[in-house]
Amino acid sequence: MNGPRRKRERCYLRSARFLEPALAQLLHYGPSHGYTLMEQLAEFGLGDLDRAAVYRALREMEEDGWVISAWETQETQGPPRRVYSLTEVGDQMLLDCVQDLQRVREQLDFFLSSYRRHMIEGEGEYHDA
Amino acid sequence: MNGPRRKRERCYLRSARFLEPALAQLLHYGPSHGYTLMEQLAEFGLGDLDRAAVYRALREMEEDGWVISAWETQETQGPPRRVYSLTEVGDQMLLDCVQDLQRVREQLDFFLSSYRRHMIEGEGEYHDA
DNA sequence: TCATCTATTGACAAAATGCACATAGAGAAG
DNA sequence: CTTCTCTATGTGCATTTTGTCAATAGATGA
Repeated sequence: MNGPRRKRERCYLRSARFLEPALAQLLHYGPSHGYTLMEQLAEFGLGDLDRAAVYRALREMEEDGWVISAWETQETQGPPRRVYSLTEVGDQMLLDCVQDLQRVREQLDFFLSSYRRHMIEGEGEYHDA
Repeated sequence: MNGPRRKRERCYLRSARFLEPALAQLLHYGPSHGYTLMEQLAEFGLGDLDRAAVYRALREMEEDGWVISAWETQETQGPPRRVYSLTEVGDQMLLDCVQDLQRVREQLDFFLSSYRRHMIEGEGEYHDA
């Protein structure tokens, strides 16, 4: 009950696991670069996450073939930007993720409705000794 | 595209994050022990996960006050078992988790319907260079 | 020249995860 | 009584993932 007071934010969909399909979906609208993508991630409830995490995810996605990147030196309002584009492979990987996430949604639904059912049935009590 | 061929199972809800509320919900039905809980986890789509992970999760949940445990030496078909019971605190923590997971569900819905909308609008193309 | 905004990256500690292995009681077969 | 299998819990450790902080750097304007 006391202990080292771990915070345990418990932010289920904030991991890289969800970051990848989220970035892929945004890139599906068209090529873009990390800084802008980061702002758009807020749409998906992924606001104020660590910048490094996003750039890292993009680089790993490139290693894995989801995206390709090129330096864009024109039209910047600052230093050169790395512009990412979704590949055909990435397009397919996004589809796979979407299907996985649909299953996750069903799992989640089952869990939540199971909880509700359990509560309505009146067994809503804890079982301390 | 090649690389060290990382498997990347991408199992969104298999982490300890989801293990905790799942175990708590099972314990809400009544006290139980790790080995049995492990089998019941399959209900929530958490089949064949690492045994160590489950025992670890239970011990950490005890540290955090979700559950308490006691050795049960009677009625075993083998070595003594550690029987876990949900505490009142754990009951409340489960409710908090359920509320978090409802928000996750909404986030997921938004992501998935956004994907579907995007596809239906006919922009379903990747943007390779 | 100094501050500020845009933009990307590196380095490293801390936490989470996966996997193999250790321990051990009960019961049945031989 | 030895061995095997099933039940049951746990340890140890390497690897992976995550979070945080700082470094770099061009453009713009005061």
